[in-house]
Amino acid sequence: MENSIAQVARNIVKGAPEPTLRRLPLYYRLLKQLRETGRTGVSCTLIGAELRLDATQVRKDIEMTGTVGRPKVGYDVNELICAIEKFLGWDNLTEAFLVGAGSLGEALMGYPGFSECGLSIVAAFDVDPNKCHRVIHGKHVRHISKMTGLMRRMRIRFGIITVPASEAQQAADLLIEGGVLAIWNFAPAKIQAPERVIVTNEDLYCSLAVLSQKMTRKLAESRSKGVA
Amino acid sequence: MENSIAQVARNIVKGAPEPTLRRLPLYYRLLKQLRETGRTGVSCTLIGAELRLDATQVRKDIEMTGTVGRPKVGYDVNELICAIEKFLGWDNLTEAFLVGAGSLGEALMGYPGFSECGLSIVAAFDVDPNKCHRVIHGKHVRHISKMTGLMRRMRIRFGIITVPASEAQQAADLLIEGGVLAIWNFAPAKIQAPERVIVTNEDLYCSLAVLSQKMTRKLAESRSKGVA
DNA sequence: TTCTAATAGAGAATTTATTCTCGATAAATA
DNA sequence: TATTTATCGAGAATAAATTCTCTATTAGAA
Repeated sequence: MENSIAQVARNIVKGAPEPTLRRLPLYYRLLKQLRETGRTGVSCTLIGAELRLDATQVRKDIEMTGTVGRPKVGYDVNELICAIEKFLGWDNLTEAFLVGAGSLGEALMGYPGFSECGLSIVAAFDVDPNKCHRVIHGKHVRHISKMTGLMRRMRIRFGIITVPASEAQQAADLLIEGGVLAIWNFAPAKIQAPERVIVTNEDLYCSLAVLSQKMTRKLAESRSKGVA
Repeated sequence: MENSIAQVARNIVKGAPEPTLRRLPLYYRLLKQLRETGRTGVSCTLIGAELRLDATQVRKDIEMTGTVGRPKVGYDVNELICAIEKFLGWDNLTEAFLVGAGSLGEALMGYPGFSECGLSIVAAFDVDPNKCHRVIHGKHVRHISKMTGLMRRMRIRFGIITVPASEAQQAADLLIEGGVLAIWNFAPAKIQAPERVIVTNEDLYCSLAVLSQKMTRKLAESRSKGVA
């Protein structure tokens, strides 16, 4: 095998394929559960069986993180957990501001386990004065007018948008003004941002579409069987 | 061209590729906006430019829905909207029960536009008696013990899980007992369900992983440039 | 009316992702 | 100790998704 550290560095530089990135957290969660039970080793076969994924696929994904296993034994659980953390950047704490202190914002502020992924929502902001000056899950909600200044002062580089679609662009503009590096956008709206800013959209309608079509197919299928 | 109705029927039966399904709602939203402004025609080029997607890809996606366009003109906005609705099954109303009346549940109950996608959350349920007997966004919150019976009575086939991960399986079991056909799971946990039940997981950690790695890469890049 | 430019649609080519195959290795067992 | 079995790792084969190329068509301009 080739120098694996260099290989992983290269993987991080050019980036893993998105499907792989989306599966890594699933492994990560399972591995933590296994560690809880005192398990120290794990094979791709086992992970695949648990998550209903092809074992080879699991192996290829793990390969991306640079973890090496041993024939007949598999991987060291701890080592693998650390490798995934490192690969995803979950080993470094990122402080985030959240824009939009509605129920969705509140839900995210109270989301368990973000800290394990190196994410810490340190404060929330809202345009509505009635929503400000509260403390939700230990975090202060302030007026949006204070955000940009605080961002610069606290060197916050990560923003989460949980405002209605109609206000998403304004929220994004403020984050950009504050020097944001990455935006996690929960509003069902496309937002414009400079090339340098990373934007990831969490669009529920996209997921719903997948589910809706599966359901439509299933219903059509059962109907045609009923007829036949 | 071949009989397009038969073609679309076949597409629905075998299902569109997931990437296509996830893009269709983006087109749908844009098209509705365009219709608002009075536009009646649209080209793949325009859609692609707006959403920063390849025009050919847009064309292929649209082809799946069976909509035909005209050279030099493009597609009829209205026709395309209807075709997407039909293709995704958004033209039929689906009534859903939601389990877990916390802030995430509340956020979904108040989510705008689900009705345009044929989804209607008709009631919510929770184990916590303190959360019950409320009305959120016009929907009643009842105790979980009532759910299974009501599901059968009301013929509810769609369930949304917004409980903590530790309770997700129990929630799913109750939905299954009530005869659920599809589950939209927002808890960061894998749930076991019979083959016949469609489960879609909305796992925030999976999206976060994509964002985290992009950010890690960007930081590594800027650091190496700073050094060089 | 003729020409030009924009577009859909079909199919080929390319890229990306997944799955299969096989050899090497190490633990467990006979 | 020899054999068997489970596993990793590498690479080939396959499948899926995206992008490219070309042709036909049509609206609008000359």
